[in-house]
Amino acid sequence: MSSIRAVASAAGVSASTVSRALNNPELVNAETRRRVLECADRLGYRPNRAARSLVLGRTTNVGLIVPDIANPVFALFIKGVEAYFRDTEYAVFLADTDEDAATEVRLAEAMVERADGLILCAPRMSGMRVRSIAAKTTLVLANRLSRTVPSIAMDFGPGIDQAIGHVHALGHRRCAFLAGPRDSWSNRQRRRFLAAGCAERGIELVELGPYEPRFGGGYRAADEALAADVTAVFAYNDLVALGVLARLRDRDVPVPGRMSIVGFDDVPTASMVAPPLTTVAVPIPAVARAASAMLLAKLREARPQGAAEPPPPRPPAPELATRLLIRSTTGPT
Amino acid sequence: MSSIRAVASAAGVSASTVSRALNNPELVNAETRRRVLECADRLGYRPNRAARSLVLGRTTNVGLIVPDIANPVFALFIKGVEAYFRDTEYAVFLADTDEDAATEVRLAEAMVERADGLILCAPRMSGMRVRSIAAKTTLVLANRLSRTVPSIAMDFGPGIDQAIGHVHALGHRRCAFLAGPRDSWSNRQRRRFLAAGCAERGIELVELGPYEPRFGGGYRAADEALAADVTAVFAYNDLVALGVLARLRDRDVPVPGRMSIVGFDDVPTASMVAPPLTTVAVPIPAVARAASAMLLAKLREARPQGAAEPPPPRPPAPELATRLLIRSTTGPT
DNA sequence: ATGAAAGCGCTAACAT
DNA sequence: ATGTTAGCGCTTTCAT
Repeated sequence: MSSIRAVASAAGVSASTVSRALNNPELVNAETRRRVLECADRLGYRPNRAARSLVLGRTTNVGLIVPDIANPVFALFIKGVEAYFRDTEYAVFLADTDEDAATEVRLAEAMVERADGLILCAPRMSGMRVRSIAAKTTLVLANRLSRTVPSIAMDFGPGIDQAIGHVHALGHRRCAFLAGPRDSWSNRQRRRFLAAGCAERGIELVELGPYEPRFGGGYRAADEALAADVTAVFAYNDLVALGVLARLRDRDVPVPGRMSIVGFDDVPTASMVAPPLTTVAVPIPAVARAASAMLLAKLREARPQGAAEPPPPRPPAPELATRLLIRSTTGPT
Repeated sequence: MSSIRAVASAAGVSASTVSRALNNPELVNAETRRRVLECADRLGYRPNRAARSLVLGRTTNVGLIVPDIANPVFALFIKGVEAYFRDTEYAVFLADTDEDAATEVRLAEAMVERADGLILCAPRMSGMRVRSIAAKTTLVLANRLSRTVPSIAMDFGPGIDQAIGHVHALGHRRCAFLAGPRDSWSNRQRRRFLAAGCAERGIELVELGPYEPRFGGGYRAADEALAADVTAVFAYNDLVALGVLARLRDRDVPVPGRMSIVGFDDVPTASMVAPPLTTVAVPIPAVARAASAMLLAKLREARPQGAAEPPPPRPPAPELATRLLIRSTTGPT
């Protein structure tokens, strides 16, 4: 592994000149620079990242923590973040917390040491914990809003409004919300918007659950929804909706004849099943881009140390709006 | 950020003693050590990784490259690798190549700089490229076998044998293989085993495709399979099988009445659709574990530099066997 | 425009 | 058992 000195002596200059030729081309004579670059290339020189990090005090890495890679929503989110940083000097560290709160914290701590900034998708982490991490690194929260920490989340309003309007128009007056994890930010959001919207339209909303936010959770939820005598359900997410659909099919309950189903997320599977799932699509790639851009901006803004951080602007972002996708699991009462 | 020297002076010892207390506890007096640890803890001391990497010449990171995170098979693989390294000193860097060969190479190069070793899932990369990467870092290939580079792949034999036996028993004598990407290692494997097995049992096998290894590819494949007048298809993977299933349903072709379908992979969706998919399940977690273990072993074996690498033992690994999952998309002719 | 020298935070001989 | 010293590869003053 050839070092900067090898290149320097090959080019007949000092190490500093090589460094400059590489990092501040304008500070070095064009011809010298050409020679240096040529030698570096010939020797296959790759700057040692550790040495560079040591002196610069930054790693040029960013961390990304998500609850569950196998969840298509997060998979898409990761892809978005990776794609965004692919064209920058940063590489991304990924960690999967297995939906476990303790792991979330452990991994976040581990990331802090290895990256200059962190995108955190940790729906269950306490606000206090989040702030403590924010104190140690440049942090951006995704899928969760905070007043103290820069954060990006989608706007549930439009999609849920549309869903309620749709279900109402089909004549449903008694519906259920199949809740996900009690303490998750997005469960609370979904519930809140749903409750408000239903109240407004005079739809009676009963809450069932919480259910595991997976296929199995929905499978169980289906029977309880039937027993609760509702004509439509809003599932916490598509996985749950898919479970409901499967269970109703197994019980020979017609969908949407006897029960309408609205999912959340628009995972790929939602459109592969029969009948394809009506669902509230979430703008994951947009969230990923926005969170990445926010982190990159914070990383790049050379804030003189100690200078106060400007409050992150939170413009209304239309690209972060959810929207209803009407497919075939919803029908008239 | 407090340095090792801050801890040293707080504990009234030298930096080396702190270093030793942390890294080689047995070399330091128990009482001294206690004091050092106490001070380190009190000061919130975190060793600077860059400095450590610089002197040690290792990063304590490993890289992981996969073609597509959104593919459930790889998602599971990633999870497996992450889980494995979670209990070690290593953190894992993830990169998604978007199924693109050029990106594969670029990312692999980027990883080499940041990690001590690499698990590469690059079905399309040329053998030459692979070897060139292997020359630069500790490399383990996953889902692909190589004679020169340590590699782990599942054993397609058992699952495919069972699938062919199953289809044969149901009376099918003319089947199709719905091929995936021509140049992918696993497509070649699947095809080869299928061809051999069918020949052995006197089943006529026609090859269709290649198709895009996604739902859409299968959607297209369905019509061609019907036209090819086969009674059963082996899809390249479950996504393709799911597409076939959906298309046949749209065309009111009974499954398995008129057409039997066998998938590959056993992705979660396979069991969520109706009828649930008969498929050859692949032991992804086992592959992930095996690849991770192999990499960790290579990383840990302190090979005196220049010493020849021992040929990696490749024991028959029963846990790497695929196996048929009979569900409901296969039936008698 | 370039070089010499110092130092980032840590570990590992080498002394004692 | 502990301290002293040198040095990992790089960037960045400070001279020239």
